[in-house]
Amino acid sequence: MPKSWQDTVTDDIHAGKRVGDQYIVDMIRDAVLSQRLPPGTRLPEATLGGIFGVSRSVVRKALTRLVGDHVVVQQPNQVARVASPDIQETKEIFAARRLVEGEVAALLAGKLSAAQYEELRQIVEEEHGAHQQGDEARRVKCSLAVHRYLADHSPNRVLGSMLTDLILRTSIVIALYKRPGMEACYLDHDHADLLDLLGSGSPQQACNRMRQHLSDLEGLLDLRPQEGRIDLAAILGGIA
Amino acid sequence: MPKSWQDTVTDDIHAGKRVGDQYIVDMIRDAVLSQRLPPGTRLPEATLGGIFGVSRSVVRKALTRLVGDHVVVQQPNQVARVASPDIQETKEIFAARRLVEGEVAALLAGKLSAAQYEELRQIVEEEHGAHQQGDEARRVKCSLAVHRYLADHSPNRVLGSMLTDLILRTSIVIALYKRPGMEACYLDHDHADLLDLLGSGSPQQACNRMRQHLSDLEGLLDLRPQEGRIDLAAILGGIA
DNA sequence: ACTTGATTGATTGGATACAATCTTCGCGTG
DNA sequence: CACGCGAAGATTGTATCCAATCAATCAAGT
Repeated sequence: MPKSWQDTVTDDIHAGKRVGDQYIVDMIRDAVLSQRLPPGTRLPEATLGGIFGVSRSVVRKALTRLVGDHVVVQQPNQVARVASPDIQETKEIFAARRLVEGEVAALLAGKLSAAQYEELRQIVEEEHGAHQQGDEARRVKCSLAVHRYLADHSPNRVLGSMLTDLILRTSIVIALYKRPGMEACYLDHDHADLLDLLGSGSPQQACNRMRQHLSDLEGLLDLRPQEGRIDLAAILGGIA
Repeated sequence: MPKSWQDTVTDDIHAGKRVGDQYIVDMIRDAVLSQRLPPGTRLPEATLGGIFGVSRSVVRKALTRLVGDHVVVQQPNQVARVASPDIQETKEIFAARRLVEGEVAALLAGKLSAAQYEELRQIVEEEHGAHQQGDEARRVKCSLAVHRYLADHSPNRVLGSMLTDLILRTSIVIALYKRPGMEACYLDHDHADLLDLLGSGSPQQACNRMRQHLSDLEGLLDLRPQEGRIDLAAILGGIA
């Protein structure tokens, strides 16, 4: 039973928050980002409505939006679920993200204000600290914050929102395919390097470093086609 | 009164089609692509429901999806409208599209099957013919078909669907900012060149040519920051 | 024991009703 | 004539209702 993430929701509700579809979308996105909602989790409309204290109408709008973001998948007359992309799609997501986030890094390189650079530096620093303390949850949060910062501050807002989506989808596939045991998905100096290049490197350098970082991250995943994971439904029933 | 595009809808309905949100999304997307629905057009839920013969529930879902695609904009408690991006966003859309479609072209270069190449060649040929006959509507349709073909056949489906969205948004901004008189937005040999490079060029060549093509296209627009015309058309009347 | 088939509960799809909000237009007033 | 003000209509936001469909269970037959 997924109980943990529901609690944070009810807390906010009792805090008197106005709950609309935007709020539900945000909560689910955040829960997916922080891996409290694993891929494949069922998301029945009535249940969500109960949790958030709204009717199915609002939930349905939220789910429709999440489907558009590829965060949730919904087949006709079936319960919505958190997406669980296959290996092929995972590789495509990483390739797309290399393209987009590489460009965003290039656009940002050398263009950060002192204040922005400092903000980023603090995030990277906190990430490092959290890692040394073994606070995995906080480290992941900071790691995400680094990339989200770039997405939010992309001079090209169109690319920025594309990147936001790709970051979300990346965290889904990481949850799916991360090697057991290797909790971390942590690449020690990557974010620090990136920070340097964003501060004083050329666009080309920043882009290349970002692409390398993302490739390394992908390399930490187990994307070998294993039999156990391939279900018959995918092969036989297929898409048809 | 926007009458023309509604007719094609009612025709399909009387043809016995099942109307769901997917159908409505497709119709509106197509109407936007072919510029039958100008930017800023009001899209009241009840009216659409009447046109398509469904209740607001279905229309609402369709509109929510279109908002996710940035084809429709919706502020709380206000009627949905066809998006009308400002000049800044227009430039960002083109920049993003250069990045994505350049990459798709690179991925496709030299990888097209003979049959695929032939399909593309026929589209380009028909486009050329339509242009010489002065059949502007058909030429635009073929021109779109070329780019959509690339999006649909991108080996990377994630990039492909991103490109599909960007093509849609591009046709919106073309409708908004095309220079009056210069109906065409036609670049004579671009698509033929592209076809050659996709067939026998290097990925890098195809990418560069695509990016150049898109820059040339952007260059045909009037993106000078003039206060007068966009705001009045987009904010006040929409369709007048 | 395994499969088949039917019944029941869970869940979604769509329509409708009502409340909340915005927009428009007319009317009075300075 | 400009401007505010208010009422009426238009439009969206949300909840709820019913039908359609799916899923799981369980019983019966082989």
